Amino acid sequence: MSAAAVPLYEKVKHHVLKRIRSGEWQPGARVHSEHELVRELNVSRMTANRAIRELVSSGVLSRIAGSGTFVADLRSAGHPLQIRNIATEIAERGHVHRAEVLKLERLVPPEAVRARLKLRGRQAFHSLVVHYENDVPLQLEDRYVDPAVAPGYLDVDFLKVTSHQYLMAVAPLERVEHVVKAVVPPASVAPLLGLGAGEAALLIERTTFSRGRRASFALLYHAGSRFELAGVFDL
Amino acid sequence: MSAAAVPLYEKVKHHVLKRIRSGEWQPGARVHSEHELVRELNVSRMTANRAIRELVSSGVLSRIAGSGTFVADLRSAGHPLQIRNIATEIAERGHVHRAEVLKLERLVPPEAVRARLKLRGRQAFHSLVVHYENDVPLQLEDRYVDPAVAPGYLDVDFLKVTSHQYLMAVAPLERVEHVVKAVVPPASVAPLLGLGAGEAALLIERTTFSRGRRASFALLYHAGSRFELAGVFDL
DNA sequence: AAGTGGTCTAGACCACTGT
DNA sequence: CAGTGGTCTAGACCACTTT
Repeated sequence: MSAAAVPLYEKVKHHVLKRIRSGEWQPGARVHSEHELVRELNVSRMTANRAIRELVSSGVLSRIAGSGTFVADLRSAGHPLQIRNIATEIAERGHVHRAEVLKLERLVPPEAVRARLKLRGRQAFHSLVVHYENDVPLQLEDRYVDPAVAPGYLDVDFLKVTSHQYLMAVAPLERVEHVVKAVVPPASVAPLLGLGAGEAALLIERTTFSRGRRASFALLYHAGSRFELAGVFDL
Repeated sequence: MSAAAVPLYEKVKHHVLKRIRSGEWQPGARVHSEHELVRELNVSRMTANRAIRELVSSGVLSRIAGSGTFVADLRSAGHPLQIRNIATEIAERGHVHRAEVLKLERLVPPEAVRARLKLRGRQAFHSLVVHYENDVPLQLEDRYVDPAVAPGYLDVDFLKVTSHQYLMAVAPLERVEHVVKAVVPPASVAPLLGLGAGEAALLIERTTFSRGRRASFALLYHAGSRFELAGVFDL
């Protein structure tokens, strides 16, 4: 197998994304037109068009017919619920964040997790951390990390840095997938969040991607009575 | 100027969606190939390809190269978390939506609702509707509407139009605020969603704004075991 | 008038699946 | 083998915006 296998339109997307990620093209800036991309990359206009159209569809760019294509302002990209660092969120409320590390280990993860991470090796790093807001447990973070992506994960001091912060630092975040559910937490989880029997929990399943690979899968449990997600859409 | 204004690829999408919505093509069924669509609708293959590709991207269809295109089974993973009309969402999955109106009345709302709506008058319209997906209850919609914004609300046939659709039609939607919570539903709600005691529900509190005013406040309860919100963030 | 996006065509080659 | 999706090309016409 030679170099190809990557479709041309993906190369065009990458060509554009590279400049946005590097900061060369800031939000609001004009992106090269389809014609320019055709000349720069020696592709047909339909190929450039597909690449740009997909970036528009994913909210990275926006277009105005007759005018041009622009880097989207990410906050207005229609994010209903924000991806936030729990430590930052607590700090913004003027409260004190504290983390307690219950587990930090290398193990063979459950099959469901293996499937989500599409692990190449057998083992993964695993951390189990409780985040407190003013000494009240707010989130239980049950996270699995691909060792190939973050080999130093077991040496991180999670009292000072959240795992999310660490992963962002060692591996550029490309994509995040979320699933939000309401569940009655398993018996192993409820007491860690100070939940009585039968109380509901908000579960966020978060998969992060870096360099085209799945980097981590996290189960984030929150006390239903103390946590909510807020979102605003304008327009 | 005549009929067109609707792009061809949209017509192709509609051509396919119509058969899925009507039940002619059930989940798992094979959809006409690109070649067949080209012959049926007199479009070029690239146009048919774009139509099908967009339906795949929105989760309605799935493709297997060399084999065929099929109506997608259930929610796989992709749905972007948006403000969606529940009827549309169900329809896009190729399922049947049905609504049951339990209440439709004018009343003096609870103080908590009055505060959310910032009502000028004392009374508000109130509707209580259960939405079914293939005869399984998916959402309980408990909605309060400011009569000043939608005076005809009590006369709407909610079996044909969702309240969201009606409100969009009479009052331009400017802004939507969401709060997502996990709760154990009140005893009055659980049986309407077919939930047993102690089962969790995902509650979305939605406030809509129109012409600078608060138009409606809705409590949307969903069975935790059958409903989830998914979101994808790129970059 | 020149540039931009929006759409569409009629071919083409490829890898893969099923019979 | 014929059929399918996956991709790509080199043109084209249109409506619109910018200069």
